[in-house]
Amino acid sequence: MAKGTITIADVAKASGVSKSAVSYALNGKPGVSEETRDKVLKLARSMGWKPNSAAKSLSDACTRSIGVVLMVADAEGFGSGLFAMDCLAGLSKAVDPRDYSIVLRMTAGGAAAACRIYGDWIASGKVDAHLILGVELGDPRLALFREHPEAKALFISQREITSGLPTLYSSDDEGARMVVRYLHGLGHRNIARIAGPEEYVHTLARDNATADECSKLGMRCTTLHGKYMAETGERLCNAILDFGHRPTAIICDTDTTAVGALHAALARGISVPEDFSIVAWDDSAACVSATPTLTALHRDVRAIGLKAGKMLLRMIDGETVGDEPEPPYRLVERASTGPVA
Amino acid sequence: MAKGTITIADVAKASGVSKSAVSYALNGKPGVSEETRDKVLKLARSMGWKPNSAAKSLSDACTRSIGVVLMVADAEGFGSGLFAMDCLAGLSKAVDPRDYSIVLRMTAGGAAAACRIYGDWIASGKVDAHLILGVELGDPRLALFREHPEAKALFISQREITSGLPTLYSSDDEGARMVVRYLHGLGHRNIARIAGPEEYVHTLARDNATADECSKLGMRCTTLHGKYMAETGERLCNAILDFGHRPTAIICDTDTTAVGALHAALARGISVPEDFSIVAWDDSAACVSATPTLTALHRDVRAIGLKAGKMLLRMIDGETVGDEPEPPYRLVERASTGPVA
DNA sequence: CTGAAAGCGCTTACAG
DNA sequence: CTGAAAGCGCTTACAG
Repeated sequence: MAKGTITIADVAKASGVSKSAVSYALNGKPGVSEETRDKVLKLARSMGWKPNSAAKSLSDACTRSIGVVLMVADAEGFGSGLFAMDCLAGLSKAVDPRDYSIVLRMTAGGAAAACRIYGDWIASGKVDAHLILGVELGDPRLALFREHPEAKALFISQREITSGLPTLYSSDDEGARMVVRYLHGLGHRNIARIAGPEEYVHTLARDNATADECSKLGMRCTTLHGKYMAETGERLCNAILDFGHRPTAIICDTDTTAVGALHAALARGISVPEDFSIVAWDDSAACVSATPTLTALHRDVRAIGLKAGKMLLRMIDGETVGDEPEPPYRLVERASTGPVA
Repeated sequence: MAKGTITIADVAKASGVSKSAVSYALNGKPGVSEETRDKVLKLARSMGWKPNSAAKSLSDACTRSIGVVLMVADAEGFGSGLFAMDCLAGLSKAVDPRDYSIVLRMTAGGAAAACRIYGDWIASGKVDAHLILGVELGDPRLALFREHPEAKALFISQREITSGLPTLYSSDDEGARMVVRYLHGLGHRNIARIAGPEEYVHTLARDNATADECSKLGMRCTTLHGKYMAETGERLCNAILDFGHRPTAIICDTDTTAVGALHAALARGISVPEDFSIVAWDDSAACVSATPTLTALHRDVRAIGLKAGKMLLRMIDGETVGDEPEPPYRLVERASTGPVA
């Protein structure tokens, strides 16, 4: 801390009362006359006093911070981290009014490294509550927080894998059904999906919901899995177009693969959306920049972060928080989808 | 802090020595026998002890955190914040090894709100050092940190406006010249620029450098200013194409306006890059998704954050840090630029 | 090498 | 209403 820092003792001396009187006055607690309180408050303000953060944390066992560790991809793909960013913006908005900050760590070491950091935070009392993103199947962080029920933690995840731990769960199931119904409404009966890697829990959730909704509506759906890369979208789209029952529409799990799929279709002289409709899962600038612009499933990530923040504050206040759903997806209709010819 | 938290006193009791001996042992300081040290270390580990973060900060006046306040746009444009995210990733990478965390706040209140937060941090000793981004002309944060030379702060900004304060300054000047020279090499002599808003300092820096380099090379350049929106790019590009000396190439200050300009040109039946070359300033997924893909000026934002982190650590160590340049831009050549017909 | 003590800046029962 | 005191968990001169 800087030399010049002024403490409660300085204020006490200046106002001629004891440190405890100053503390009571500053914290709006009873135990001081209004007169004294006024004098102290004015003096503290004019001296530029602010409570020392470490001292306050130590004495009241409250750090006023929320811990978040973000897993960054080694590959520096564009936009990786955009979800996280918006989520943090929402979180910040929720906790700001209570004077909470976010303590942030980023790691390229995956879930294991993240788990170590959360473990340190639990043991060192670095944060009052934890927010966990990007949970994987068999993620060690699940075990960590199960072993430490005293730690306040909220997962933003698929509900299926965090059972027993407070979770803000995704609406992927609902989102998948929404897209299928939308395409059904346009007359599509034979569709395909370029899904993400099968390791991701949300991939499976989407797979399931899509298959289920399709069967309900009497639709046919072929699903291929692959990485979130443009080339993958291109390759898988070609595979789908080459193969037997050519679908009239395709759903891509991310904007990147959607753009790849679009290029593949256009390169073959297939017109979009006249002959072939494309829906992207993650809305983004890339969806707007593409020609034609891509219809996409949009979610308000900031709203998710905001809700997470509110849930965390409730946990910090000692409330028991259960599972709650994310705000629903919204389908943004653009130029890449149309009725079946 | 949680009930079960174990402290140095617990370890002391368990190992039968004093608290100070435990502290010395744990911190690798002299003052304990090797035997005692070993015993204490083993015990501490097995008991799962970690130093309480607040207590440590209070006693050694070191918070092990770097403060960053991010200004978020009210408008939820895609990609806003991507720069910040990558920058934080680099920062995190730099400070992680020293066990530093990032304390993050986000505000929609602009520079004034950000300034208030930094001011609070200075007074409360919340962080050991501050990183400041998105500095504006007449930014109150400049005055704040000038008044508090004891606060360790690094600006990522244009060098021109932070004089006297440690700055990691942008290579916009150099970047602008690089693009001009590149276009010159392709034979372009009459170019245009769709620049960002004139309020931004980097806009002016780019304006200046572009004009200067053009004059050196005997080139002509028309510059129009506008917001970072696709419609703006479209509108300004149309204005430029309608007007007198039609240029053979255009430089857009951001990927968004570049995509808008591209649409405008294509809509008129102008072929890119045969008749008209386009360069985007900020490389992004949108540049890759566009058809044709956009040549862009790319900067390694993570490297910038990493360098900032290293500079901050040096400041924390008491070193005097001056101004240093960002890693240079790199021109990524794609399909939107070509030689003059 | 080791322990008792004071201190970091704040909060909060506890006596006057 | 007010002050002296103990405590949060750690570090660090200071005596033994």
